[in-house]
Amino acid sequence: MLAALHPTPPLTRRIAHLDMDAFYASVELLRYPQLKGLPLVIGGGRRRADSVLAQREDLPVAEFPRLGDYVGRGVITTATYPARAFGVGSAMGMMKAAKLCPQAILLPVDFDEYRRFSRAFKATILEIAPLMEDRGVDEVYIDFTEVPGGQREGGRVLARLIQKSIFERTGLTCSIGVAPNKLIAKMASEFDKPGGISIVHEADLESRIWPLPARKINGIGPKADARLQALGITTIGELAAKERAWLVEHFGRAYGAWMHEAAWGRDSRPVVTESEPVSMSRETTFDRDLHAVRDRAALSAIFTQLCEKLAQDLQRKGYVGKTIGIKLRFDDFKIVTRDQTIAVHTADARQIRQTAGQCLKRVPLERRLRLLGVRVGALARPGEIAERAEPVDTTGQLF
DNA sequence: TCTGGGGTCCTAGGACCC
DNA sequence: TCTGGGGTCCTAGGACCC
Repeated sequence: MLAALHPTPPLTRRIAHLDMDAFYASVELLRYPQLKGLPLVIGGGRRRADSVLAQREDLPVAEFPRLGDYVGRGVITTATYPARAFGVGSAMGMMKAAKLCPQAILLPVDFDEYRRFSRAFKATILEIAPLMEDRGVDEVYIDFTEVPGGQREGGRVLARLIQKSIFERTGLTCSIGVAPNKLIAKMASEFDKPGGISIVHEADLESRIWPLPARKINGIGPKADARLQALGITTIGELAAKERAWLVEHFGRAYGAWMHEAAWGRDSRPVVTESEPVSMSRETTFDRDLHAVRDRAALSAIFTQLCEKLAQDLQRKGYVGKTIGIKLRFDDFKIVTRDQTIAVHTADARQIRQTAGQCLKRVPLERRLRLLGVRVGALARPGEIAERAEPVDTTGQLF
């Protein structure tokens, strides 16, 4: 009744970023609660069906594989907080991590299991807030703006509800940041990990965002950060203090201008609920570097396997593509790519293998290879393409 | 004994077309 | 003896993210 006299105030844009806490490791701890509190890392090869782990969930702690026993070229995917205390972190080479904390328990990744939990926590969110953007297995953005209760306490009430619902359904915890946009929300979700909620308003820019290192901005990576440092810029505040024109001068028109916007906390990107894949790929790092001539047979077999897996992926997901490419990493870590666009979209393993083989012929192969990858891009759904292998003669046709 | 695998987007030059 | 200007597609490399 009072609505006419007191019109609803305009809604403030409230965007949440939700990040699952040590996701892979937390999923493993649900299965192996006996490992709780111990340094645990996930990484290395894929879990094998015949491993002792796959058969015994009540395995005594003493019988779990240890990081110190690992031999290979894998990296850490996730480390629990007790493991992080030893300096072990994600993306670190396993051999290096093994030196830091040999006694840590090591579990190989089990993507199928993580995907199950990923689907479960995302479904839980969607029951509460329908505008959700997928950012990988363990992260999402959520638009709180028009969700009932999404404005209360700046989003804290809804964030609490989502945390509680996810925990009840999966037993997993997450951290949430709520802010006026995705850029700030992403930073805010890190403020109080694990299990925290951080609410950031526009007015908090100077006090809570500007003191952070520039590297914390999603989109400023190691290279850009190094260049900023060389220019005497360490924090986001220092970045914000620079003229836009100066940043454009040093980083180019698009990137420089974007950096300036980011430093001032401005970001109007919407939460995108659906997207189509652009490319699919398969790649593998060999156990040892392979030589194009001496290891020809092994290389060829791996190459064919990658093409077959990729073709399966495409078919399973219902896509065809027409730009086929390869990626090589040499023993000196240099990466080379070659690709070729064919006339007709395909998801056929032999066609992919054949075209990728042509690409491979264009690369000089003096150095030994560390990695081989195959990629299919320019994806489309088979039903949506009108293309012919060769022009059709329409002479004499009425239509 | 360094450094995985699966992605996206951007840039930049050349080809080719109108 | 000069020499357009878009627009799109293709290819290679690189930065960045999860």
